[in-house]
Amino acid sequence: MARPRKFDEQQVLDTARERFWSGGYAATRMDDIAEATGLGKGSLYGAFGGKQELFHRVFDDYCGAVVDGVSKQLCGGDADAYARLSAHVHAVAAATAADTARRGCLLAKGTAELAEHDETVAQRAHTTIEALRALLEDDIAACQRNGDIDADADPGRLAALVLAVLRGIEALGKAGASEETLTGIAATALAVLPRPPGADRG
Amino acid sequence: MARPRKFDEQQVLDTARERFWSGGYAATRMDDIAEATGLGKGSLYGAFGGKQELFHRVFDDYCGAVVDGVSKQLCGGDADAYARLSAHVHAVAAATAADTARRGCLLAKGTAELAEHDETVAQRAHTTIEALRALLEDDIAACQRNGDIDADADPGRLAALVLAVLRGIEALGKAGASEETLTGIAATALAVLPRPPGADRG
DNA sequence: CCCATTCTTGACTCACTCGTCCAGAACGAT
DNA sequence: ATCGTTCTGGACGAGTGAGTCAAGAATGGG
Repeated sequence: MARPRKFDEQQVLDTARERFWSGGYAATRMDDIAEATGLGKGSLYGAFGGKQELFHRVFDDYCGAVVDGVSKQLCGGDADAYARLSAHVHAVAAATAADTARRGCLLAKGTAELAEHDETVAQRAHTTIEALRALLEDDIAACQRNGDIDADADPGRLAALVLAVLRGIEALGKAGASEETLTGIAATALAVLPRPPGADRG
Repeated sequence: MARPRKFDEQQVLDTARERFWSGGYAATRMDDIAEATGLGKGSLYGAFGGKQELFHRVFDDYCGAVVDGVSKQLCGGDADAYARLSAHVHAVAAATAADTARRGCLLAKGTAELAEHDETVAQRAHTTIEALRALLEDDIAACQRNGDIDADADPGRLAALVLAVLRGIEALGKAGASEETLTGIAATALAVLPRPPGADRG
């Protein structure tokens, strides 16, 4: 009935994500996004409304993708729960260290720039970190059931601590901490988690 | 010989800090700063050069003030070293929770927004977190001498971990974590620090 | 008192960016 | 084929914000 779109919405969102991620919200121009995607501004505005709405879509997508990714890394049986936790913590450190462009995490960057003045961003950031905390808590509880972490510890509190360490790794990475520092933090964080009484600490 | 300045440079920097802190770099207008300080734009540009240089001054001042403040909180004799560490970690959590405006820390905000594209900011952020890590390391070493922390642990690595937790608390606070969560993280982080063999874990 | 020098004020320029608009193009239904 | 509808591309308008400039004001020295 009507002329079909020539572009793929998800592809445009991905490209826009790159731009917002590199430059931040304020410093990214809609003209850049138009040029990067090959779209005319009319199409861009027609499809997404405006800069703020486009960013909200991008941010929302990104947060969802982060939670999905972490979920894939952390969900599984009790026997491997500690291995998954360890792999995840090390993976975050490695990814942060490998991020030579120091763009960091869009969640952190967007939150830092906009949460104060944009309630939508603040809300989404909140639900995202809560989801991450819950994933960590589930995995830690599995570790406890499997005897890898002291069952007397509060898994919710440990999860919050690990989440803080992970977010801290991101923050320090953006501030230029060395790979050695970041991987050291990851290893130390795992090492200080409370083991069951009598367990070997190696 | 010449007409003297009517304004206090430090006061202008403090006011500019407030603006940059609230809005971020890109979203803060020089006109805002001019109005907030009562200066004409000519004076502003004459005294500080431009927006970027002004921000560098502000950021530099802020980083220095942060290191000074932490230094005051953490330096002292061995006997109180653990108390100072505990007080500091709890103070960061409390300050973050109390920051209802969610502006966070200018160090984190400025780094997130600018480190990628502004080498000066990146450098300053790096020296600052390294200074903070060193202060924590000194205090942790004091804790070890006093028998509050396991002397076998590497104080540098523990310091990096604590710093990551502190930066993580800031990040989570900006993302809307509750006061309970933040103070819980602080308490848990202190609780998991390794105690000397045989010491009471309470 | 006058002058050189530096500071102040705010209007001005210029480039830039968000968002709009419109003429034309591509499609399916009839 | 024709028509209504939706998409496209890019020119345009309006507003904004960084930085400049020139005329005037305040100061101490001669």
